[in-house]
Amino acid sequence: MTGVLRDPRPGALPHGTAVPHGTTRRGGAPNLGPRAAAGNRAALLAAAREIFGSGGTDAPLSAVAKRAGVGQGSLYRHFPDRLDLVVAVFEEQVVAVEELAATPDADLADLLGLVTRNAVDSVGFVDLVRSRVPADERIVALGERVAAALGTRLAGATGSGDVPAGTTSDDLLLAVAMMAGGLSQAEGEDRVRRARRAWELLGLEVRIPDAA
Amino acid sequence: MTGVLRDPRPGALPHGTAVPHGTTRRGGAPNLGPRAAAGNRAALLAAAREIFGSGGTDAPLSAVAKRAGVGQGSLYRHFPDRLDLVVAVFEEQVVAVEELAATPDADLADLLGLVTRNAVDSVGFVDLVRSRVPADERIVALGERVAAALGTRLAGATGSGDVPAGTTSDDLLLAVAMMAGGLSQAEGEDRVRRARRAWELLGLEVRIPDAA
Amino acid sequence: MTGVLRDPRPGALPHGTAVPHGTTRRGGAPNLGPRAAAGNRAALLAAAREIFGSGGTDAPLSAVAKRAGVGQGSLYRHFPDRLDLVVAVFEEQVVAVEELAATPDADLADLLGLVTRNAVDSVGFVDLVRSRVPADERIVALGERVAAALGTRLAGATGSGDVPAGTTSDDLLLAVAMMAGGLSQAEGEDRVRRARRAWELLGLEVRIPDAA
Amino acid sequence: MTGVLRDPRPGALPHGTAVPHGTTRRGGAPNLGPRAAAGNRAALLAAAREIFGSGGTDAPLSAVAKRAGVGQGSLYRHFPDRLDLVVAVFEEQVVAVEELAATPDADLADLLGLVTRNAVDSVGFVDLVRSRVPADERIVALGERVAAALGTRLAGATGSGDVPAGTTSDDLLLAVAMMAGGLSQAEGEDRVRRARRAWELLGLEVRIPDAA
DNA sequence: TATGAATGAGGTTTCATTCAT
DNA sequence: GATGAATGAAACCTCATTCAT
Repeated sequence: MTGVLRDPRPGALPHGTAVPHGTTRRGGAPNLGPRAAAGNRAALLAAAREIFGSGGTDAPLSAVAKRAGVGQGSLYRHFPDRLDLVVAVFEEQVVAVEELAATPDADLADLLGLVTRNAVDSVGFVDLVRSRVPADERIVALGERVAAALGTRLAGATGSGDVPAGTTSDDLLLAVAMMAGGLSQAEGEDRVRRARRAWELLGLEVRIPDAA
Repeated sequence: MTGVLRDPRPGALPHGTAVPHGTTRRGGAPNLGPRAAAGNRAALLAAAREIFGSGGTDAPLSAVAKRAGVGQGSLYRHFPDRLDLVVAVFEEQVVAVEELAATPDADLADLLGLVTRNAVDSVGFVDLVRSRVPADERIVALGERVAAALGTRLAGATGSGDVPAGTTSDDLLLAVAMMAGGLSQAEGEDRVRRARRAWELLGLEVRIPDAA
Repeated sequence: MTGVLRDPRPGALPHGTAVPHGTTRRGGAPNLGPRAAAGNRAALLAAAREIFGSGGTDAPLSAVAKRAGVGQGSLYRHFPDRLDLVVAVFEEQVVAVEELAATPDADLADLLGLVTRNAVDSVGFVDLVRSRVPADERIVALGERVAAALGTRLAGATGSGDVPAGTTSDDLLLAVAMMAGGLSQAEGEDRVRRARRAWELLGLEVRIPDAA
Repeated sequence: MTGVLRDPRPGALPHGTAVPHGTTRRGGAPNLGPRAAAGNRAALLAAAREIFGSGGTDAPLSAVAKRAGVGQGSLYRHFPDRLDLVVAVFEEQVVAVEELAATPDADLADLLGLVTRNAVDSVGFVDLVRSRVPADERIVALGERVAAALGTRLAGATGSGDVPAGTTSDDLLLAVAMMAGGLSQAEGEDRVRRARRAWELLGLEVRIPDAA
C-alpha cells in the first residue's frame, strides 16, 4: 500500500493541517553546508572509534551520531550500513599496519605489536574477529590486508628462527584472532597483560607500543 | 555484529546500571492478560477499519495501535505485517458479501450494491484495488472470493438481460475496480453520487444499501 | 500528434551524469549558472516522468533529482512541492490531449485513446485519479482541461450515437477515472487489455495509439 | 565420558509441541502444574543449548521458550535473567569436564579436547569468552571450575614435558579463550580445523572427541 | 505453576526540506 | 542559480519483561 500524492504526514490527520515533515532548524546545530562534509565524516569516524572501542561494534548507531554531533541522516549518508562504518574504523588501523610494514626497519614483532595495541585499546576489535555470520567480504578483505602486511616479514622471521618454519600468514592471522580472544572480559591494564601472556603462550615475540 | 550476553541496553552505558529494557507498567493501560486477546484483536480491526477508511491503507500502523488503545507490539502479534491487517479488515466485507450471496432472494444488484457501499464508506477500499505491486496473493484471493460471490448471480442476470451476454465474473470484478476508481478524490455525499453514476455508465443496476 | 511521452532529454543516463558543458568546481557537477535552468527543468520533468511512471507519484523526490543528474535544491527551486512536479508531468500529457483536440480530424475515440495510452504507460496516472485528499486545485484544473478537451467532441459523438444522449464531459472524466481504476494491479501487456475491456464495458469506442 | 551435548528431550519438535499429558484448558498447551516443572526446565535447557549453539547467546529468549514448547513466563520462572540460562547451559559442559577430570585415565589432552569439542559445537561458547562487560561472577565461577579441573592435570603434564614449566591453570584458561577466539567466523568443518591449528600454535596436544 | 498476550522502549532507516557555499 | 550535505521527524519492528488468568 503506497501513499498517494504523498500527504506530508500520511494519515496522521484526516486532511489539511500539514505539518512540515523533515523540517529542521529549531535550535539544533546549523546546517553548515557541504563544507562540513569532510569534517562530519571525520567526526563520525572518531565517534565510532570511541563508541565501538568501549561498547563493541554493536553499539547503537544513534549513539555514534549523537557523539559525533551529527544527525542520524548524515551518518547514513556517509556510511550506508553499519558495516561500512565498522570497516572504515578498522581500516584506519589496517592502514597504520601497512604503513609500518612499509618501514624497512620494522620487523614482525613490531607489526604484531601494533596490531596488539589496537586490539588492547578497542573492545570492538574482538568483534571484528568474531562476528558469527559467514564474515562479510569487506571484513575478510581487511583481514587479508593484515595477513599480507604480516606476511612481508614472515620469511625474515622464519629465517631468524623467531617463528617456526611452516608458519603461514594465515597462521599469523589466526594467532591475532587468538590473542584477541584472550582479551575477552579483561579490562584496563589487564588487557595488556593478557595480550603479552597470549603471545608468550604462542611463542612469539611482540613489541607492543605504548598507547597513543 | 551481535551483542554478547546481551547487555540490556547494549552500548548505552559502558557497564553496569542496567535499565530494564522493555519494562512496562508506568501508568499506561494495564496488562489484562490473555483474556484481552480477542478483545484487542477486535479493537485493532475496528481501529484499522476507521483509520484505513479515512486515511487509506498506508496510514501509520502506530495510529491504528493507538486508536485501538493497544501497544504496538500487540498489533504486530495479531497482524505480523500490514497486509495481514488490511486483509483482515477487508475480509469482513468479503464475508458480508458472501453471506448476502447465500441469501436466495438477493440478486446481482444487491451484491454489487453492498460492495459499492463498502467502497463508498472506505477510502481504503480503493487502495485494495490499486496497489501497484503485483498484488499480494492474499489480496488476489479476496478478489476471487468476491468474484465467486458475484458469479453466483451472473447466469441469472444474464438470463434476465440485466447484464449483457458474455459478461464474466472477471468483468464484474473489473467493473467494481472501475467504480472504485471513479470515487477518487470524491468526498462525503459525492461518493455515493459518483458511484451511482459509475454504475449507470456501466449499464448495470445496483441497489446500494444505506450506510450502517 | 505530439508524442506525449517523448523524452526532452532522451539519453538521460541512469544516475548522475549531469550534462557537462561549463566550468567545473571541486570535482562535482558543474554549476552552469542561469544557462542550465531550462535544461535542468526539462531533465527533472523527464526524470519525474520515468520515476513516477514506474514507481507512482510517491516515489522519493531524491530519486527524481538523482535521475535527472541535478541537485535536490534545484528540484525544489523548480518545483517547490511535490505536487508542482506531478502537475507539471501530467500537464505535458494534458497539453498533448489539447493539441490533439485542436486537430480537426481527431474524434472522441482518438482523444480517449490518447488519454488511455498515458494511463497505461504510467503507473502514476492512476495516482492522479485517486489521491484521497480533497484534490488539490491544480489537479482539479488539469482535470477540467481534459474535460474541456473531451467536451469539444461530445456533441459530435452524441450526434453520431457513439455516446448516449445525456452524457456530460464530467461523465467522460469519470469514465477516464474508472478506466484508470481498472488498471490497478495490472502489469505489462495486461494493462492495455484491461483498458480495452474497461472501455467496452463502458460502451465507448476508443482508439489507443501504440506506445511511443 | 558423559555426552555433554546430549539432548535431555531429544525429540523436541521445531515449534511448540509441549509434551501433552495433563488436563487441557482452552485448547492451548496443557498446564501440568508442578509436575511439569522439572520437565520444563530440562526442555528449556535443551532448547537454549540448540538456540545458543547456532545463534549465539544473544538469540531472542522468546525463541528459546518457543523451541522448548513452553510459555515465556515459565522461562523467566526458571531462569530469571538471560545469564542464568546461559550459565545453566554451560554449566552442563563444565560438569562434563569435571566428570572427565574425575576419571583417572583422562589426561590434559582429553580434558582440553572435551572443552574444544564444546567450543567447536557451539557458537555460544565463544560468546562466553568474549562478553565485554566486566564478566558476571557466575561466568567467572564457571571459568574457575574449568581451571580447577584442568589444574588437576597440570602437574602431570608439566612433569611429562607436555606443557612448559611455569604454566598455570590460568594460562590454560587463557589458552582455551584463545582457541575459542580462533574459531571466530569459521563455520562447519572449518571450526575443527581451526581449533586443531590453534592448539598446534600453542604447542599443546589435545584429543578432540568426535561430535556426539 | 504455566501460559501467552500485552507492553513500550529504543534501534534502524528513510526522506522531505533547508541552506552554506 | 546550482549543488549536495545536513537535519530530524517519524515510521517500522523487535524483544525483554510483566502479569491476569
